[in-house]
Amino acid sequence: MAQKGKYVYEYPHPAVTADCIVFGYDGKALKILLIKRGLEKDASSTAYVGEWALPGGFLDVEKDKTIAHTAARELKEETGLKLSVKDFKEVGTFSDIKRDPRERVITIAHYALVKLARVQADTDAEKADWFSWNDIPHLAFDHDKILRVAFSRLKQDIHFEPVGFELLPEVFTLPQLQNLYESILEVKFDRRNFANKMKHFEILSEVDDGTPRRGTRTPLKYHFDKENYDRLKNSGFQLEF
Amino acid sequence: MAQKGKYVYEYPHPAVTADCIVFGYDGKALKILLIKRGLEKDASSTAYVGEWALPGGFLDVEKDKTIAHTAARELKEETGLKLSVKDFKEVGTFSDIKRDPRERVITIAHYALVKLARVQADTDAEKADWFSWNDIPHLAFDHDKILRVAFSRLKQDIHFEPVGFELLPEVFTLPQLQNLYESILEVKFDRRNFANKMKHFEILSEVDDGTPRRGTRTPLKYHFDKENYDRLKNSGFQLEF
DNA sequence: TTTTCTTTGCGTAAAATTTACACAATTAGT
DNA sequence: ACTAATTGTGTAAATTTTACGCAAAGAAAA
Repeated sequence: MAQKGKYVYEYPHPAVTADCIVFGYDGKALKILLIKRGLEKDASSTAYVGEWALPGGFLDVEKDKTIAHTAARELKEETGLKLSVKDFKEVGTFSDIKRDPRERVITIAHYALVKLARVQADTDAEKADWFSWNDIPHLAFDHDKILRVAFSRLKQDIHFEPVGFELLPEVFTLPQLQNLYESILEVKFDRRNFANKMKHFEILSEVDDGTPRRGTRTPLKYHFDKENYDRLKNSGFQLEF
Repeated sequence: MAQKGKYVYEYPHPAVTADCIVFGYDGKALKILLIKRGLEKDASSTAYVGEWALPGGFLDVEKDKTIAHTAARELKEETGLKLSVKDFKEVGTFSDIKRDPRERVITIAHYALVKLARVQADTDAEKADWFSWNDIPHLAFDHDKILRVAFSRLKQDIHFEPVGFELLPEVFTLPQLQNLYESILEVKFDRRNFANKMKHFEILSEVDDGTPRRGTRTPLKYHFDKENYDRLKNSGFQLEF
């Protein structure tokens, strides 16, 4: 561990952190991954102990290739979730002069989308927990604000690239997909128009699980056509509604 | 001036800078404001001396309220241009571990749109100059990359809020407006459809300068209806094409 | 068990938006 | 003087978006 007072600069330097907004979807509502502060042992735990906060931590000046690497590393350390650097999208910088009581800290927020079912097992439940979007506790620092900005960013991004693949399980139903979109965009769609539009994109394939469906009440199962999905993701798409 | 070696931290801290991408429009092409490095006297001039670069500089840890304030302050100091903090839009963070040869420096890029005619007079021509988008010299650090990202961000933003007001002179013509959009989006539009769409937004008012127009070759003059323009800017709009 | 309510899939007609396109008049250039 | 380029204007066709009803089966209630 570094000796106290070892690092000296001619001018004042801020501390820099990366914070992570990890979104999941449980089939009903959008979920966010939060950590409880103060259970770790490093310097970052000396403020807002016991409060909930976004996972995140300090840039390792010597080791982190980019700030996104900080996000990935810290998320792993704090919650057990191992995501790739490219899973993170930058939300923005939060640099208010007194946002951290200890010293000047500017943070770069990043969001990521994950398949909840897949990662819930990996989540270190000692320190971290998933919260429904409508049930977020008070958060440390300016993390409430960061979370709101991240959400509105997701809301925007969803217009230009499909997000279902990252959030839904491998196999899902159209009503689930629609509910996901409705949760993020906070609107309601007409069922038939939603289905038509989605089918028009040609990213859905029906899953044939052998069972010849008797009724129409049981929703059909789909999975994403990964090839078309990625093509659409790269070329960009326009979700109008 | 701070004494050398005065600032001590328990852990390494990065330096943080704000860089500015200032876009202008001269009626023909998009322009960018650049500075020539090495004419100042502070610490930031010890690298890439003599090269062109984006205006920008170090966060003043004790004084800058936010990183956007850094951007505004540095732009003023380096080029003479005085913009308001809210004129800057954050583009993103550039944090590559070796992007600055001297020490670890992460920068947050910001872009701003200005009326060229208005600000050219204020520009400190000793240090700064305007370059056409197609005629950008090699830039210091990773500023080429930053510039490209900023441009593509502008390109995206233009779909959601009108940008003419910030870039065009008070009075302008439809062909000018169209050329501006074509310059940013790097496409060509049909003249009639463009005019129809713009008129449909109801943000244009014809300027009646008394002269009864004889020909149709001389373009009509317009100015923006500020009220509708701002309403549209806030409610968001969809430029489809 | 029976009845009622909710959910699902499907398709079409009307409305709105986007696209394609031609001409007459005048200034700028040769 | 002649030619080429630029500007404003409007409409028909194609595409996209919106609104909406029904029949069947499972879920919930009686």
